[in-house]
Amino acid sequence: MRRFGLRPTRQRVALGDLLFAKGDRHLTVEELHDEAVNAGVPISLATVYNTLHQFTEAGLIRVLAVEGAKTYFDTNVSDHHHFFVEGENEVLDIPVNNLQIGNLPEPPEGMEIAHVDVVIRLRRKRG
Amino acid sequence: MRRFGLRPTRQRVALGDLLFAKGDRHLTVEELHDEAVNAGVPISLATVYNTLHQFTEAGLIRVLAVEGAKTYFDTNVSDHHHFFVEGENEVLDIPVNNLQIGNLPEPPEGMEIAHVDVVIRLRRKRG
DNA sequence: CTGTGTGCAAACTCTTTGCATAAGT
DNA sequence: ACTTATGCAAAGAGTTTGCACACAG
Repeated sequence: MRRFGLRPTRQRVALGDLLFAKGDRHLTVEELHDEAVNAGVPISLATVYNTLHQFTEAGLIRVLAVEGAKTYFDTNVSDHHHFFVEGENEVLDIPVNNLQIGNLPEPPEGMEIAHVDVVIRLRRKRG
Repeated sequence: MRRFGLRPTRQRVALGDLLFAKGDRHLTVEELHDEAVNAGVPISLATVYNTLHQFTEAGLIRVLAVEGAKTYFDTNVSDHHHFFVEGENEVLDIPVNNLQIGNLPEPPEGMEIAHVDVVIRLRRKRG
């Protein structure tokens, strides 16, 4: 934690624990805030926002590119992709190595590729 | 327009003209509103929102899956993908046929794939 | 002790909604 | 005329910010 220039306060450590204890997770700020409060850690929404942004800048987590009101954070920073269930705002990991992407286009002049996000949007079959 | 159960009002026709006159476009609600007003079409923001959602339901346009505060609408409904310039909130089309996706994963039970979105996030090279 | 982080509440941005007025058929 | 869309302003949701107090080093 110190490694990233962040002072390990009670709240930051608690959020870190919650985030990384259970493997890969996709969370909104509100979900994480609820979890922390339920775990008996007093913390404000604003601090969750601040902390998640600091973690993002430090490269510990990522912001997911799904449209919709809320921002999703992903604790898995490695290259992998997502299902997104329409209408339910649910995010699922796509099992790794299943998806192949070929022939990446050249980025425009002066740009480089930061990340490739694939989102497979799902809808519930009507039966 | 009538074909989609939409009454062709002055505002809706004007928005349709703006959207589809210039080929593929990626627009926020505010940009389109500004364009309409500049074109001398009196229209309110709320109507632009309403109309774009109606167009989306009718399948005329799509919502883009880019994270960030604003919603982007895309006038190109066919399968194609996007560059997204970080920090500048700019969306660019990826030239078609450049990108290949293979080995799509099976969707979970009871789900079907609605759409595959690929977003290649770009950052400006620092020189 | 000193400096940074936290919490609260208020501010902000984007989007949606309710209701009276206006426009389309 | 009758129905549906529009415009306005206010409400709503999610996120950010400013400032006093508290905690880590």
